[in-house]
Amino acid sequence: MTDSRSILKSLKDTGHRITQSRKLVVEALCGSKVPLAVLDILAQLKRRRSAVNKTTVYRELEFLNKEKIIREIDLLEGKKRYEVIHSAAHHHHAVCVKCQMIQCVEMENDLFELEQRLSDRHRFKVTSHSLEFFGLCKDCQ
Amino acid sequence: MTDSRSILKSLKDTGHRITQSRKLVVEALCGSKVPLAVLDILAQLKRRRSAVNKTTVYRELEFLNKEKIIREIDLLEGKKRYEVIHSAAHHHHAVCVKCQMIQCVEMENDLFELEQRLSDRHRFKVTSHSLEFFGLCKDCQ
DNA sequence: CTCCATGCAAACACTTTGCATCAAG
DNA sequence: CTTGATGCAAAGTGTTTGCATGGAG
Repeated sequence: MTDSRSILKSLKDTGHRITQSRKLVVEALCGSKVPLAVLDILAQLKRRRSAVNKTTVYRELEFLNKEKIIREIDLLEGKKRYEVIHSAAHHHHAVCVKCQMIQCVEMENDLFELEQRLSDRHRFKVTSHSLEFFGLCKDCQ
Repeated sequence: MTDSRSILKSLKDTGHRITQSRKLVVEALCGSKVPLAVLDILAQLKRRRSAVNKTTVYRELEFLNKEKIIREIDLLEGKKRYEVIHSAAHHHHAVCVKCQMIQCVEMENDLFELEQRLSDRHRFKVTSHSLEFFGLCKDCQ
């Protein structure tokens, strides 16, 4: 639950327009505990009676991703999800293969060691990674 | 480069038919160092003048995935890739965001510790994970 | 007033489904 | 023979593009 106002302010400060659609999409993403897909965002805005066009949502997500406000998450569903990058804790996701529940998992040390090894052995400079877990949540076991 | 014959034999032993298409798809997957997408497989078979229908390839991959012969890889491309699960080394992939090169990366200890933590803290039973690295390969840096 | 942002429709890419036919064992 | 595998066409889903219009600053 990152504060949407601070995000909008920083966008304004870097010379970007704050349109109604931009505001709504950012608020939707900030208000969610789990990564949202395009259709999730569209449905949520529709429910709030502030519909935004599908194309606009796609373009907005592309913009926010480029600005490093959000990042792309792929949970092997055949569609992309997005979540706000909150400066605090870097985290990953655990997806229940039975009930589809998505749980965020914070991790401290994380993959630093593995990435270091990649750099040493293969001269590959890692800029990002994706790590998702699949299995059974406590209710579905 | 797993041996396609041993895979086909084990499929036969478990009562599955060895059709021409099945043989060709398994061979294509076994012959590749990187995970293949459906279109890669189709193109390769076409080049070898042994075309198989697109639908058949999709269905065959679904089958092989269910049989745990191959597994699904998602490199954030908007399509799925598949690779043979070879019993030896569990590995991940490093994708160059500039030249799209895909490199396999073997990892020993791997994520055992992280998965253990997930189980302890969240009672989540991990059955699989996906871990991919994105960045710049040694030629593109 | 000037651009960037928006909506709509159409195009695209990837994947799935229904159904009649085929072929492995 | 019998049942699972195949091909084709059509439909489904998620995403992108072209173009004319609209609105933020």
